[in-house]
Amino acid sequence: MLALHTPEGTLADVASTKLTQAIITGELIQGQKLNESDLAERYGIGRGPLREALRQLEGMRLVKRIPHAGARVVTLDRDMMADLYAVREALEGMACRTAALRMTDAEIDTLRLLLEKHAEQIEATDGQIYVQSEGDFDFHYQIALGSRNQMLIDLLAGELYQLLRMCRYRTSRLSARTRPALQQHRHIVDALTARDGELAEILMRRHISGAWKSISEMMDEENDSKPKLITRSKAASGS
Amino acid sequence: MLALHTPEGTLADVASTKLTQAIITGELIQGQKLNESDLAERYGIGRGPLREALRQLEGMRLVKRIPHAGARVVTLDRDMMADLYAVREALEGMACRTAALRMTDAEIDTLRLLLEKHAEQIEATDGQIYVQSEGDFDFHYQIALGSRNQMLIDLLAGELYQLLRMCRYRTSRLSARTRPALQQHRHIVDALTARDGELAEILMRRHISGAWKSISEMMDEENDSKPKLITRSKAASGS
DNA sequence: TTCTCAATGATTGTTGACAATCTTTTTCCA
DNA sequence: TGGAAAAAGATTGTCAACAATCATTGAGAA
Repeated sequence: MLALHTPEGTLADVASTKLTQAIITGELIQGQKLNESDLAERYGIGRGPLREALRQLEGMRLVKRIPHAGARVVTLDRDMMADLYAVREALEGMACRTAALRMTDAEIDTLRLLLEKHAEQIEATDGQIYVQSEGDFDFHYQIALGSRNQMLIDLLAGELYQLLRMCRYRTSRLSARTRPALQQHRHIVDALTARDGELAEILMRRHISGAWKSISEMMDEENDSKPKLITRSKAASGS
Repeated sequence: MLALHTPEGTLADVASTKLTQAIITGELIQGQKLNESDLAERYGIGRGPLREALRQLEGMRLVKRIPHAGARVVTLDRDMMADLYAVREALEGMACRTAALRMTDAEIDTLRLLLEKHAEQIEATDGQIYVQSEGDFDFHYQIALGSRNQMLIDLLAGELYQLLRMCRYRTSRLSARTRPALQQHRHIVDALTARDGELAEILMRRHISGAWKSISEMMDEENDSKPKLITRSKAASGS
């Protein structure tokens, strides 16, 4: 909840955050061409700052720029999502291992309290994945912070989590396994409390790889159930 | 050796690579203020492209930009290096695990051949750390490629390895443990050959954490041996 | 003398116009 | 009619000037 709206700042930075939001929410569709002049006019700024914003988004892997050919919103295909979850598994595993050694007792208590709040939310708003999804981010983000590794925090919060949010938005109907996830979260906090870094890492990695497995299977089902609707995809896909 | 010199491209991109090189080699000193006008004139380009290059370098964590205050070359202090090696341990561990499942037999053979070449180089140019250092990068880069995880490859080759090179350049006199490293490399290739992903990951992580331990200790010694020479550092250092 | 505050200078942020490149359309020939 | 080359259009890349902000210096008062 901190530093999200960015009330002031350079035009390039506010454009960057606005573009980020627009991409994550799907307002800008995947693979869509991003016309500099149009976007600049849309946000009421010049092309200079907008170009800098695009370069920044490129660094976050939200857009792909090709020289002299413009920028496009990244397309989150299945392979890329698999890559993302693998990287996430490695990084959050490490974060969890380190957090087990560096988090204060108070922070771990706060984390446990957070889980109780999530449990209530799940009971109250059964099926409301959107709120629970943000709660999930809170949990993982707090552990990343607990690692005290700034580079790790930047990588996770600054790059991966944006892509992950994009995934969630795209596959929001899927992945309704909030309750088992909550249980896994509890076990992770237990490992943190025991200051068992190795176990905490293993649990976190299992948690994330399990999440991907679940999402992956659901995508399979959805693709198998209506294969003719997606026939428009090019047969001879380039590169 | 591919796509390093970038003979052509946009001015912003060539400026980006030139700046990267200048920072890694120490031509631009750590913490140094980067004046846009000066740099633009130095590279014979306008300030627009140069600003885009700086934004790009910011994404690679080679410079730190502060709004209205300009950009500075990042300062690789001990904490940041520790963070870097921890992240690298996680990412390369995952890369190694995945590579064990996805690399072709031919690629693994090539990797083994590479190690033999390194062994010869070590015998021939004993102490020449620079060439061996690049060989080390080759090894790790090939394994990253073997993971077939594009995001992982981008993260390692595009961001972490640049910072790592910067470290090496700074601490080149230290870390002369090429021979044990070579032996560890051999064991990793053995694990890859056996298609044992878990073992390969463990060995790679041990290899990297050991490297950090070694560097860390050598930095300690250097700091302890001549403490009075560094007395000029500000007593009340501001933020 | 020292602290505060205003004025000056330097640097960054932004804009609009111009040049280079790519894409599309049109035209011409086979 | 089909395809290829050329011209027109649109888009990206680049530049130089202008505005806004920050840092420094100097003057003035306590």
